[in-house]
Amino acid sequence: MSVVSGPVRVRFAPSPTGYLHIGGVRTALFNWLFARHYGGQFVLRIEDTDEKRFVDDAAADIMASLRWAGLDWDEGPDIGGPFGPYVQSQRHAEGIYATYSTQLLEAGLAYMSFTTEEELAQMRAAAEAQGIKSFRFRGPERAWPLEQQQEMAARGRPFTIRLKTPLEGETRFQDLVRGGDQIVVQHSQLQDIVLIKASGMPVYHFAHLVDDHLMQITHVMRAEEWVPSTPYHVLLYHAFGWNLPVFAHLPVILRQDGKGKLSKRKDDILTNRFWERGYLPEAMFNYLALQGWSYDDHTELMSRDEIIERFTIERVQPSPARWNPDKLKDLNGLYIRRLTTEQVAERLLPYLTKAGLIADPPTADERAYVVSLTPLIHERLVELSEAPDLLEFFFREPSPGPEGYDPALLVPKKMEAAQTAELLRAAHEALSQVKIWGIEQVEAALRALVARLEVKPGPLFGAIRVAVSGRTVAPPLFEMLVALGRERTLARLERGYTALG
RNA sequence: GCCCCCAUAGUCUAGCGGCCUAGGACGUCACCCUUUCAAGGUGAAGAUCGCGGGUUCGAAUCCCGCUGGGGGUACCA
Repeated sequence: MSVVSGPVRVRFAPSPTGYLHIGGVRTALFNWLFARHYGGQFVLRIEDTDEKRFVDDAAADIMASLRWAGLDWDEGPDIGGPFGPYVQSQRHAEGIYATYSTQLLEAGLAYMSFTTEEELAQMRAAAEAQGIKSFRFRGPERAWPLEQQQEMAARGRPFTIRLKTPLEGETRFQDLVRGGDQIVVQHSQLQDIVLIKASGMPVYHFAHLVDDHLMQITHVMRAEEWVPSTPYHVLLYHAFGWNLPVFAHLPVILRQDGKGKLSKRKDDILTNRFWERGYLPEAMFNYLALQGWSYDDHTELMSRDEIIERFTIERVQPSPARWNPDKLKDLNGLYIRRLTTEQVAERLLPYLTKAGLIADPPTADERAYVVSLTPLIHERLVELSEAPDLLEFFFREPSPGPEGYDPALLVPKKMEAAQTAELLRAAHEALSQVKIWGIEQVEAALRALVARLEVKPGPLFGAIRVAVSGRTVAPPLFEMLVALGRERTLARLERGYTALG
């Protein structure tokens, strides 16, 4: 029997204070999978109540990142929906939060607090100086009648609205990911948190909760870092007399070194970087699904549809996972190899264009050429962005010397330069006589040369490889020569032995 | 400091009282294939299931303590 019954409405509610990192995508992904698996709705809501850290293009970037990862939403800022608007600053402008904070004020469950930030900072410092272990703020106004609070406000004193947290007792709540036991927090550990800032803008604790209620969110799936503040949320639901959503706190993704959670400030884990670096969204999707969720004891490679079908909250585990780029790379390579030549070629074009190897947009000839080159590197690719480097010598002439590659690379181990030059000259001679420039013919000619000169294939092929590509590591030789064409092959061999004197 | 959460190899994980002499994957190493590099194939090393107590005929699995790690402690989210 499933632990989930009834309708399902979940949301992903990022704040546009920075670009999306993969931890954020994972949270979005799990919400999305949950909605898709149980046939519910996935809502995107922008929580832009942080006026200080607001980043102008962050919301657009976040949405682009989600789309890249293959996530779509049923309701959101760009497409609207029955519970709009889906941007908190707009909802604030409509007076939604003020309506509800007033309700709490009138019920005596919240109060206007006239203590300023500066005063609060001083109080905290003073407490610390006195060796007081933990400072929990409860404003003196919690005892005031509402009229007195309003009088102060009328006199122009700036105020925040704080939750009047109970002094005694405890709050408990259940978490779907942690199952079993309830999480219990003593009220003595709480303080009177700010609900509405002096600017009139609500804080997360208040805004998200009002919106979750109004948008009829049934399951709140968010990162584990929210567990400690959940008691405040439970208290608020009770204050309003609203039904609680089901909580499911997802394990955080730890940094690669295990020291702390992923941060937006570290740009190597920003989602938009993964497109640039040549990651396939389907590989990222698969990788992220496996961060905190598993299907069984051996299945890892799964399509989007398979994951949707198999995803259940029961199989989400509570312990944090560590960011593992090696694993992602492995999956990416696996996914690249599963694509057809044409599909890979198509995905390679933007990277080649960006590197300036082909035109923007690519011509028909360039496209065809890239399709013909793709098999040479297809199974060698781990990141699509490696393609320009691997294919560069097909588009630009490598030359021995200070401007190009080191001529010493031409000379195989245990061999002299003059000897190598002879080898390359012989190869030039042999290849210039090949009638049909095909893989079999080129191979036959070079194998015959190996036999005739009584040399090992390794050193000879190695010298040719360098002469033709300017590097010691390259795609298979015969395929490479054929893709290069007779003219360019011969010209490069000649330049090779000329450089060796 | 205080509060909360978590705990199986370097990493991600399977395991939800006997199928475990702990399974899979990444990474590492070796060998095979081979013109380089990959890919692929075969195999290996790597976990006293963090430690200590219980409960039970029997514990990686349940309970308690400790330790370690992580998170929170803002008029940030």
